Amino acid sequence: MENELVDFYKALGDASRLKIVGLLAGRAYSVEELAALLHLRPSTVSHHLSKLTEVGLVSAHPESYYNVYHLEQKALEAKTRRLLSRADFGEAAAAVDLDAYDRKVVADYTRRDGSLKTIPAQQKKLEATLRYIVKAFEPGKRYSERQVNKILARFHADTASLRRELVGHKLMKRAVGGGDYWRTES
Amino acid sequence: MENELVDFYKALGDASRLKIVGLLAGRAYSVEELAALLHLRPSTVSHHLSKLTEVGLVSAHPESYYNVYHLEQKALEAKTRRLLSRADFGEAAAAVDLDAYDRKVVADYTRRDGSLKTIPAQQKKLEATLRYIVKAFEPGKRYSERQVNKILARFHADTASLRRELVGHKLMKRAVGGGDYWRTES
DNA sequence: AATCTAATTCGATAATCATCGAATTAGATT
DNA sequence: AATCTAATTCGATGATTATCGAATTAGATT
Repeated sequence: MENELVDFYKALGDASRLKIVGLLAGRAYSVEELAALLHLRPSTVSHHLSKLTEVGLVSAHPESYYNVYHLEQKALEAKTRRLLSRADFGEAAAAVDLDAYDRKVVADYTRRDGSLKTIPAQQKKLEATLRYIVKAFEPGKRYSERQVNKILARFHADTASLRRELVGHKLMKRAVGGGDYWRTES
Repeated sequence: MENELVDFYKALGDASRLKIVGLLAGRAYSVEELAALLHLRPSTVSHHLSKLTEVGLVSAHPESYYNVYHLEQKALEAKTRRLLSRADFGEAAAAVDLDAYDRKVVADYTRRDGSLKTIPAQQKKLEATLRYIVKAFEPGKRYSERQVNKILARFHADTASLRRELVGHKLMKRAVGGGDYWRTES
């Protein structure tokens, strides 16, 4: 439902279901047998099996009276291996708003006109603010010190400090010998 | 708490915690940063991080004001790999009473003296009963047909059927040419 | 020492979920 | 067709837990 990977882990994050998977790793069992082995009611086991089925870990095969469940070995291995690649964690994190923190910090420090009340003293908040400010510069374009100061003045009167911090935190670079500034790639 | 593996999966079976792991896979974050990124309160994030710490997935390193968390890459890989080996599922299943089902079935079919009311017609229940009955024979020992019948008579008058089923289900074997019987290994 | 700040803990609340018993369904055996 | 049996579904209940706000703690900066 919410997320394939979350559901997969949720399915395994229960003692009864883990035992079921463990038993099915040995051989196939009917619902009735599992219920007796686990000291649970058939309805409860049925509920667990439906969750395991949802994530593709087990599957059912009718056999005479019984519904025999067996482990989907390949699915287990495939999902587990994907984990190692770490690819899916990125997927989960992709839904995250990576700018949210910066915007929050900047919102705390800026007036309605977008200028800074003060330059943050704390490292993390200073960095967030700088990442915000540097967006005022076009990537790839070169700026003279005068142009830089003019842009920075929109944020704070102490343009020298801002310039120094931007360079110090490697968000901007200066040509050797004191030439132009440009925004570094990120 | 209850089971190392269950707790591990439970820790990952939550959307917020999966996102945290995904973010930490990229770089280390403070609680405050994670809270802003996930749109959660610091107290909530702290709670999640403590759960992830419990199972060894992340660890904290104080740094100035902040408590910076980072992913325990090796722990993640190690645990995930153990999964593939399937060794731990067996561990979970080991706690299970493997005889419970057989005992339940036999209890349904036996009188107080241990004899069978009827010989179960259903395959699974017949097998459970046979596994129960065969325990009356010592492993490795040889029995004449007369001895076998005497023992089986304790369970049901139709000793011939029981004998046939025991052999048919390979729980007992008979010497070629119609000789002695013995219990097979299991 | 006094003061900040982030992190944690605690208590409360609402949502999720494992488990059960009862009722129903789906299939097979007679 | 009638009957039996295992499985599933449904509704209820109790336990677990994600989340929050408030209060506290632990550390660093001044």
